[in-house]
Amino acid sequence: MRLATWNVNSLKVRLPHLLDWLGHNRPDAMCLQETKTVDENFPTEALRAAGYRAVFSGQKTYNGVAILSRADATEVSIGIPDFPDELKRVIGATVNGVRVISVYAPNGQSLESDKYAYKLRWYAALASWLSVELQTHRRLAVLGDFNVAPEDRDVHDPKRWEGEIHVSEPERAAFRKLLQLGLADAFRLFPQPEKEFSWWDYRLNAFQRGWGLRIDEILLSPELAARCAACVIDKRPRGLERPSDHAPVIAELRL
DNA sequence: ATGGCCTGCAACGCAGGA
Repeated sequence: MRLATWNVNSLKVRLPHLLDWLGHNRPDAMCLQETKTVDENFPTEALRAAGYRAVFSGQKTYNGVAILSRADATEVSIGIPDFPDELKRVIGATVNGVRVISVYAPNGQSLESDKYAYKLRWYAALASWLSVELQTHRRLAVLGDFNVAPEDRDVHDPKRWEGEIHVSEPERAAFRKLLQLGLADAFRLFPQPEKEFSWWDYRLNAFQRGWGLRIDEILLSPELAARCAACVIDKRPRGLERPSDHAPVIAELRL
């Protein structure tokens, strides 16, 4: 089973890239973030023609998450239970017996911002929910844009990022809490090249210069981690015309 | 000079992202 995640930064703009990518990679489940599309406008037909069903939770202008799958997606859940939130950041569904959750973590804006406090609250709620989910789903995968670079090796230039969001200790501790629940960062289950990132700023030719962060992750429950055969970031779409600023991440499971 | 971009909305400049 192949799982993937991609922050598309507008599904409308990125649909051609997405359809092309699905055709070439054929994931069994694909998590999307920042669809920026209300549900009425979700491109269900175009995806169906490409062989994918979709469940989604969108809103106008901002956020929005989805799960695409080749097989049926059942037990669809929206949001984090007991964490009321207008912002559409979380959707879950069961695909081929695997509980798949697509998450778009808050950005945080800056360390002083109210949005940063919200980010930490959101992470605490996510962790507390996932601890329950792990008890009920032995096959659990949480994929998405976590907006945290877990370690310095996930940052092109840690000095330049000091004092910035994505790398602050409270954010990293919030992310580590997910790992302490028993979830594994699939990318780190394998030897990886140095300086592998999943996001590069649109400005400054950052992608060409390799100035990136690894903030898109695939977290696996112990049973899935034991069956994970590979996890890679596909940088290719970031080099296309009018790209998303994020690259897709893929995990291969032997189920 | 790690600056100088991109998206959606609804008006041509914001907010928000990372």
